[in-house]
Amino acid sequence: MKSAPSLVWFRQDLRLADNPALHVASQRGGPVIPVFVWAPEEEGQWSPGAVSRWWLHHSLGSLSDELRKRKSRLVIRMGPASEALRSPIDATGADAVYWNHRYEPAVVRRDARIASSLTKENVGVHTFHGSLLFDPASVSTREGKPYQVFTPFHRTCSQRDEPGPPLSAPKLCSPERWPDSIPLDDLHLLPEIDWTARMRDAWEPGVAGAEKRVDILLEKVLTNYSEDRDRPDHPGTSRLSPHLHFGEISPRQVWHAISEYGEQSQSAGLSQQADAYLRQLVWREFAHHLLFHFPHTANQPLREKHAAFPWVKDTKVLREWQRGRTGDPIVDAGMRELRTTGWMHNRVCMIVASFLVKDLLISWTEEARWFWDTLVDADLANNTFGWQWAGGCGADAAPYFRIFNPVIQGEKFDPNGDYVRRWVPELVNIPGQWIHQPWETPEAILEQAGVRLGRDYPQPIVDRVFARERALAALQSLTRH
DNA sequence: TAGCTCGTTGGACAA
DNA sequence: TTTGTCCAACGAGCT
Repeated sequence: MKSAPSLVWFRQDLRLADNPALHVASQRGGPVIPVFVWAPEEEGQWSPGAVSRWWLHHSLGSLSDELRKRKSRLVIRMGPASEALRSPIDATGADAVYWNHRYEPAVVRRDARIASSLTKENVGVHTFHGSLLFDPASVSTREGKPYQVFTPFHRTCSQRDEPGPPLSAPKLCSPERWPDSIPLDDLHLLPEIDWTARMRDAWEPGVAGAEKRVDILLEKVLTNYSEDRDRPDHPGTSRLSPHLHFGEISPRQVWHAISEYGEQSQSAGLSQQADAYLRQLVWREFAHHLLFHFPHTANQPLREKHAAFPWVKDTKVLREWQRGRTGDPIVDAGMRELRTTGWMHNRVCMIVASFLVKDLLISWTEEARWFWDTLVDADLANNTFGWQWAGGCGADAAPYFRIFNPVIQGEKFDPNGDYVRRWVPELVNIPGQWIHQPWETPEAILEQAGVRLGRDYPQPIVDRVFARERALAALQSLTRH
């Protein structure tokens, strides 16, 4: 007898290959009905922002095309998710739903509710860990507690068996009658006023775009990864984060592509570069591990005493930071790159984050919110981890006196100022020697470059020495609690 | 259990 | 110009 149809609920796993939920569902031999449900209100205050929605629209389009090539379809429905899943089950007589886990607290709770109600109705629920290398619940210290420090977490992960080989895209059997679907455009994920031209230049959402990034990573980026990944003026990073976030490629696929490359290369140097990249994938695991075990950290500091931090409320200054008009060139370059492309280089992320939190004393939660709305790779686990790290209240045992100096950081990681010139065109004619501190630049050089501070480019909005001392004092006030 | 070691990404200052 | 040393909190995680 032929198996009953199964639903495969696509979420942040918008791919056919190495998709455990899809793979196992297809192995039953019965018809498989791929479903996507748009239910942003169920993600609480962290529903996708405008830039994420733009990406999602194109990624869903790409998934839908891939399914059509295989004589299947993507059934698109509006939430609530429980109802959106219910009606195709009723329409087709499906007896099971398959999905891959997500780890955001609101989604975890929602999924648990849905799983429980489906089970009560005798619909089978089968869930998988398709977007992480390790089930976060399965990694713990010897005392059985979740890790809070990366190095021991990494050590434990490294002692595990290598992730298994990626699964190939399965053959899909179609149902006799497809359930109703709405057109992708009816989700209204694209902005009404099209500001996405630069985004389209910078990114190709979808599986094909993800695969191209992996090719570039292997062919070019990896050869000097550990040095160049810190250089915003070089194309030295993988740029895989949005593709990984939407699950257009799985970490396991990336892991295998990189580790095979490392093994095949004859040079010890290249194999080291491969290891450096794989370590970054484990950072991604660590961020998810932390959010899974400490779900309050999306909104509250992991370190409790930081709740008493004397943050400053200053919407005017916050706005200057958001617009890239702080007067610190590398900060402004980063913030403008973000607004233009939906992405910011990791090193620059740390610089702008440190600037907001330490120099301006504005809370990391303001930062998290702004980045959430503007990033193509907005990911609750990675964002939460990153901002808490920058705020000094997260899983990092850094000394409290670690405060980034944007000038030194700029000189170190953008030594010729090419990155600044790309994003802050008003400084394009300032020589590299001066570009990271225009306020110190001799008047004659400024004049030659056609820059008058305060008119063409802002004066610094904060005095560095004052800011550093104020931040240290604020951090020290916590230790007295 | 108690003690020990160590911690992704830094900066200021001296030599 | 570069390199080394200090800062000196504090808690996770291991032995």
